[in-house]
Amino acid sequence: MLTLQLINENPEAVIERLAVKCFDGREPIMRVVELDKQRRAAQKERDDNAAKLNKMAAQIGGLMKQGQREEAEAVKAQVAALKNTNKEIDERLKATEDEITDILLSIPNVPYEGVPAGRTAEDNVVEKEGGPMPNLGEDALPHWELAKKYNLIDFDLGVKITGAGFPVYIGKGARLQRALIQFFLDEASDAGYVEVEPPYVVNEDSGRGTGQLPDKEGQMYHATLDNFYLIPTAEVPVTNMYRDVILANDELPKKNCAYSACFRREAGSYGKDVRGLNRLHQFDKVEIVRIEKPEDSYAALEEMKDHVQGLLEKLGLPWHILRLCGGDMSFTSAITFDFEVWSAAQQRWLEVSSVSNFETYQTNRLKCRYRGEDKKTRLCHSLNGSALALPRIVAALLENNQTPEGIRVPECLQKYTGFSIID
RNA sequence: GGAGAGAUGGCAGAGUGGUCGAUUGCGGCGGUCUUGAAAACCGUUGAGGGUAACACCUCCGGGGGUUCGAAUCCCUCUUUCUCCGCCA
Repeated sequence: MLTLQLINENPEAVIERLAVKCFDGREPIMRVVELDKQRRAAQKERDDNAAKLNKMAAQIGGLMKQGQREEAEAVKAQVAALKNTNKEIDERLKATEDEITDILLSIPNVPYEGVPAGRTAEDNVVEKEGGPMPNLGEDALPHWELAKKYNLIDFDLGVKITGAGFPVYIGKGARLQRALIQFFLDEASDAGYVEVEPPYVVNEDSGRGTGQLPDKEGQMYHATLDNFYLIPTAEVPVTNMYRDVILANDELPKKNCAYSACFRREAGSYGKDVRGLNRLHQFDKVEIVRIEKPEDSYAALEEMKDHVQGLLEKLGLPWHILRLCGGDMSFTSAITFDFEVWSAAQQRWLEVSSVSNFETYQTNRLKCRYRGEDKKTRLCHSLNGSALALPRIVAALLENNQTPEGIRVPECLQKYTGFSIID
């Protein structure tokens, strides 16, 4: 959530920038400013009363020691009244604070400079592109046909065991999954990201910390008996490692990578979007997460983009980078770049990575801070990106690399797969 | 799953109803001394809110309660350790 400081400093500027996200912030922002004034006044009143109460309690202590019982009783009578007023103020204060938090949670992050205005994916801007465009014949097969032909993935078996969206990878298909995971992790480690193996199940506090709760509740699988949530991405457990911590100045930046299975309910999806590997309830992903000083975060973002681009080039896939417009960006992000690969048989772009800077939007809720050289604590910036999500990469690899002899495995994966062709 | 013991500042570890936001040690920072360093000595050293700056308020695992007053008493949750049981 946005910080009160940012809003109080210049509410008009915040409102203006929120418009880029097609969000009309005037009413909530002004309401927050007003409520915060009320909050401060109430807090002041409460504190003053508490100071009086503390003095009286000390006074009673002194009188008791000296055996002046009657005088002590007289002071006690005064205390009772004051305590009642404070109880009322406390309730008012709590209500005000709750309302402020509720409103703050409903206001998206403000977009960074350079985020194009726009409402939908149509308005995203292609920033950069590369990789060889494949030239497949008329008889090119989509990946779900190829998966069947070479017995790599059994979608029906997954339906039997669990349901739609839970494929079973078999033989070389399973081996390819493992190879990609290992390739991505090794590349991230080489780039200085410290590997983490996190829990796949998190508690409510963690869900709240990264903003999945309360608003994306329906997108996560919920183990109600223990009130745990299956992670939709490793971002959740990894970023929550930094919840409620104050990092030393020289500990930053923090760079982590993690492989995890990801679980998403994907309620409301249908049609060609969910065909084959295009959208699954369970999939594999390697995520990179960074905690940075504010002044370094945009350089870090560029590094992350370069890293992802490097992976796609090694895999030999045709890719492009989209600079997302305000309306298509996620609620919590200040700027987002999507990476898509060209799926030759489906004739469409598939999103395989999303790299974002959240600035202080996540860390404010997480209370992730660092101590600057001046000894003051400040909020860190958080960033994350997929590097990479497997299913659509697999889809593109299978489709783009199909030949009459079989499916060619990219050079960079062969030491992990142990084979160079799927036939 | 059963029984017992804990959870205090960066770490270790006192404190069991009345200036305790917390003794002390280690570590960190500043200084004295030294050519420099070490040692020794002196000082300083948690977080949040609030203020122009002070004042002031809150926080001793989380939440609730008792009391004029709680780190200290009660309830509850979480968690760690030990023993038993079960087990990949």
